[in-house]
Amino acid sequence: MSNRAGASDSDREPSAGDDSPSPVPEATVARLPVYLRAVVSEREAGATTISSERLAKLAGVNAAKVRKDLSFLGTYGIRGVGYDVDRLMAEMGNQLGLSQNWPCVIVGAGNLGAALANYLSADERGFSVVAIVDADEAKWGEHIGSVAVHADDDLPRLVAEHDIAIGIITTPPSVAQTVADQLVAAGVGSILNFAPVVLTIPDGVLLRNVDLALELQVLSFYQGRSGEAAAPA
Amino acid sequence: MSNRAGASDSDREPSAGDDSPSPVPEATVARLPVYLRAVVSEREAGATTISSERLAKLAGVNAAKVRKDLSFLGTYGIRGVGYDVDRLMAEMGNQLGLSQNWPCVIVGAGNLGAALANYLSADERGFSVVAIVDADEAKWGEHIGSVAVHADDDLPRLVAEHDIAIGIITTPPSVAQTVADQLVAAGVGSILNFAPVVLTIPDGVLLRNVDLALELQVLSFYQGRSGEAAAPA
DNA sequence: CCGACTTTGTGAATCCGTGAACAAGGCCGA
DNA sequence: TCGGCCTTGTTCACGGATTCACAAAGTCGG
Repeated sequence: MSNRAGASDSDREPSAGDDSPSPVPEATVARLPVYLRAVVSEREAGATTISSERLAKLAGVNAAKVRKDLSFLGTYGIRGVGYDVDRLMAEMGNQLGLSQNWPCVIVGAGNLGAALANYLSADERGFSVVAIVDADEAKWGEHIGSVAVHADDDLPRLVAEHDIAIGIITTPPSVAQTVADQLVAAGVGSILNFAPVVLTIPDGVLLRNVDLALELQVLSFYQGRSGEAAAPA
Repeated sequence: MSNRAGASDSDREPSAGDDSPSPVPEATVARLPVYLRAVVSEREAGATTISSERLAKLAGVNAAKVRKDLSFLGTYGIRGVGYDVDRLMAEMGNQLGLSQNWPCVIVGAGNLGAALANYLSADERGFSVVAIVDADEAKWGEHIGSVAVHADDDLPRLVAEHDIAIGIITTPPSVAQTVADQLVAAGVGSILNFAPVVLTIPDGVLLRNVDLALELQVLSFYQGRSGEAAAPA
């Protein structure tokens, strides 16, 4: 899948000074969330075990890949039976750090920021949006879901006060680098950037980019070839 | 890749029955939009040529990679000088299909749908949102930017009428597969899916996934390792 | 208790993407 | 015109990821 994918897509090999570099390949990490969702849904459907074949089908990948991926988490499968759903769920959630609760700040209270705030409050285990900041004074004090919009000057204080680990940038591209610098200075460990610019950040801070226009342009590239004859005006 | 990490990430090798499979590697395609943005900004700054070194710096990649990527577009560089900015821009825009204007439909008029509609109307060359549909009757007739929200029943008519090539799914996951089926039936060639589910679509239709929770979970994975000692509660 | 069947875990071959190094090619000053 | 200099285009080697195929290991019916 994520051929991309993924997408979707991102950047640098994360190598924040850990003595033993993560033995889990990057490509595998990107698939774990997909597996996790599949396993959760199977559990809700009443299953207690799941085979690599079935999991592969649900996740849209190859069965051998599933087995190899899961083998990186340690061996929790039972030959002839499959994987224990509860145990698999627990282990994957654990590895993904979802047993903790990561406080996040969203910078930029536009539509995209609001979408993320709602999305994370509603669905996602493991993350909570504790603050939203915006440069526009008119928005200060508004609420998105249950989270208040603060002044951008408050960013350092908010990060320190809530021990915020993850900063999410949903600002216009022109200010994204400045915001990133502020987030780094304030001490966040990871940044998820939605602004269509290439950010430079110091080593030791994790960065991941999501670029909406890029995804469309990739589609357009392939569409422009496959349907050459049937292309629109 | 997509990673490709990507970011985000997406899915399958697009191989819609073209006689000569695209000679441009997938990884390269994903970088073209980034190059294009860099080139545009250099042009606005007055540059008439750009070296692979400079472009690499702006795009955050290796210079050799830039040269190799650009060589897939044909050879437009001049040794000893660099690449002609205008020509490069034109060629990349062309390859990415941005010289055409792709009509898009957004399914799901929530915050995310609105964010995309605004984003595409404002910034992006090559795409125009010609319709938004939603299942919620209360939203019908509203406008997001200059685009009206239509009833979901109108989807087939809208697609046919406007020759819509790209469908963007910003609905809750529960209805995403249904929506995808409808889009395919209506005749779109590409789907950009923001719902956190694995969609199944027939061969010949391009699919790309953007999964917001996935990106966060990947960050969480690495954050959970690098800052083991300093991890929050 | 045993044999047939199922499913995992992994060894090995292959493919794709990356990055370094270098030769080919074109500009510019004298 | 000619030599020096700069930058591209490409070859090559390497590492990571994917996939196949199979042995190991466990279940279940008789």
